[in-house]
Amino acid sequence: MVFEDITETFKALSDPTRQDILMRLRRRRMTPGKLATYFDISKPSLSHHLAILHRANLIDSERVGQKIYYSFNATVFYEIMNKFINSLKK
Amino acid sequence: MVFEDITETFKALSDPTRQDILMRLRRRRMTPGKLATYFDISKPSLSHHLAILHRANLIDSERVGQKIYYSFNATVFYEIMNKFINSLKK
DNA sequence: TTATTGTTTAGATAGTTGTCTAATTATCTA
DNA sequence: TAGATAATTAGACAACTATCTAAACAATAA
Repeated sequence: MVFEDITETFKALSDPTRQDILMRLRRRRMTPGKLATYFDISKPSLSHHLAILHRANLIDSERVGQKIYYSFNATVFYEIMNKFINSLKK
Repeated sequence: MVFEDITETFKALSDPTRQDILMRLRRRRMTPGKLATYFDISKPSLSHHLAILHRANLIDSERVGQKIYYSFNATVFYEIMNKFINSLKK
């Protein structure tokens, strides 16, 4: 039994920087530029982390002009968590 | 904000082999020797995965003679999951 | 003690990941 | 179109991870 998307989700969640990004986005959407002010890493590194979170469907993105707003996707997060927890209960 | 133990938990969960190990252990405890019959990896590799799960407190171990029985620790699993989920809700 | 079974540790190696700088793409404004 | 701003992509590199074989450790039985 393999859980492709669950593995991707857990991998995305298993980095402190990405956990912190989710914390920052859990209340309000934010651009990479704004997010970068909270982290001591380069913008390309931050962009890399956002791409991983996005690929795992943990965040959504919306472009507004030059800016891209990222937001936490709680629905997908809970769906995947429940999927794994339920598979443990069976 | 950093979540040391949560990171260790997610890292432990982010490997398909380890997810599969937890599935195998969720109903009944099992020895590495027995577990090995279900996986196409060497026993040292399996032992390595068990050590990672054990360090993350996702499984418990009990030696009985020559054998060591590993079992899924659901309590710790749910505690850590809830800790992360609650920190997202705040 | 010696042999057997069960498991882990040691050491090596290929593949993956997080980071950086430099370059590129996308959008807006003058 | 040119210049400025926002963000990503490309390429390189060090650190980490999963895997293997061989060796070592632990417990039991002859």
